[in-house]
Amino acid sequence: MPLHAPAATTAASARELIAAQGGRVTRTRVAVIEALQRSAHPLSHDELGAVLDGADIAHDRVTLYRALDWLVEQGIAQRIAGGERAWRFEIRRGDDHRHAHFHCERCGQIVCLEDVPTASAPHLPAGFELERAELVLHGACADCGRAAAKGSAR
Amino acid sequence: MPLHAPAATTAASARELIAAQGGRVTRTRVAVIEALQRSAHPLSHDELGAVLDGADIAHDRVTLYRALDWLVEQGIAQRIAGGERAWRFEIRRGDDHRHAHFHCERCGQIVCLEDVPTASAPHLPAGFELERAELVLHGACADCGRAAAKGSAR
DNA sequence: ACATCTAATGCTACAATGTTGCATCAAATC
DNA sequence: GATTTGATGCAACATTGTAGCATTAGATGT
Repeated sequence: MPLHAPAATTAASARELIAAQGGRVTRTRVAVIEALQRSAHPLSHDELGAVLDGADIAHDRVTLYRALDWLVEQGIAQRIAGGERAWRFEIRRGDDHRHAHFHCERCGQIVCLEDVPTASAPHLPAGFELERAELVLHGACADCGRAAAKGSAR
Repeated sequence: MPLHAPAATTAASARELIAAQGGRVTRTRVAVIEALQRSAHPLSHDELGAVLDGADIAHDRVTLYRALDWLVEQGIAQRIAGGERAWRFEIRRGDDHRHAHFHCERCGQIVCLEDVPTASAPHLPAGFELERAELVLHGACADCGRAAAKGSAR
C-alpha cells in the first residue's frame, strides 16, 4: 500500500475498482492500477511501461494507452499535463482529488502537492463553465534545488 | 542582462524587442512577434504557421520552432502547456503579469483570463523553489457552453 | 467443465509534434 | 562591397499518441 494514505475509497482493490465500472478485470488493468497506487507521484506511459516490464503482463504500448484511457474515462485515474509533452497519470482518491502538482525543471519529476489546492472559485467571464482546474508549479524540487550546481539530469 | 523593455501591449515594436536582446532582426522573428501581439489568444505552432502563410516569409516548420524557442529563451514570449500535446505561445507583457488560461474542451481554444491570477503564495515543502506557476482551467467556453447546454452532457 | 460471446489485447501502420545535423543564406559590421 | 556569424531551409530522425483488424481471454450460460 502506498505511503500516502489512500483516502476515502481505499483498500479498494484494483479488481473492485474495475468491476464497479462494469469492466473486465484484466491483468493489464490490475497491474496498471496497482502500479499507480504504489507510486508516490504521477507516472507517464513510459515510466509505467518500465514498471510493468517486470510483471508477467505483456508490455504493448497501445494496450497501455488504451488501459489508461479507459481508467480516465471511468474516473478511476486522471491525466495531468505536466511540463513535457507526455501525459502523466495518477489514481483519483475520492472527490477531494483537487491538488496541485509541482514540476521540477531540473529532473523533470512531477510531485503531488496534497496541501496546495487548485483554484477553487475563480470568477470566469459570463457563459464559461468550469469543469476542472489544473495548477502546475514549476521550479526546482528539494533534491535538485540543493544540488543546483551539479547539473544532474534524470 | 538588461531589463526587459516593458512591452506596452502593442506599442513595443518587434524590432525593438529583438534588438534589446542582441538578436538579429529577421523577417521570421518580426512576423512571429507581430502575429502573437495581434492575436487575442495564445497560438500553437500550427496556428502560427497558418497565420504566417500569407506573409512573404518562408514557412519552414523547423525555423518556426527555433524562432519560438529563441523568443521564449529571451523572455519575449512564453510557453503554455494547454490541454493538448502542442505548446502554445503568447507574448509576455511585463514580469508580474501572470494570468491564468482557460482551455475549452469542446473547441480546443485557449483563452487568456487576465483577471484570474495564478497561485499567489502556495506553501511548498522545504527545499522547493518556485519559479513560475501555471493555472489552466478546463471546461466549456461561452460559445461552446451555450451550444451544448441544451443537449446531453457527457 | 465446456461452449459462447465479445471486450480487451497485440500487432502493424500511421499521424502529430518536436529535434538534430549540416549546407546555405543573409543581417550586422567593417 | 566584403566579411563574419547567426539564422534559415532541408532531410532525416525521435517521441508521443491513434486507427484498423485479427486474435486472445474474461465473463457468462449450460
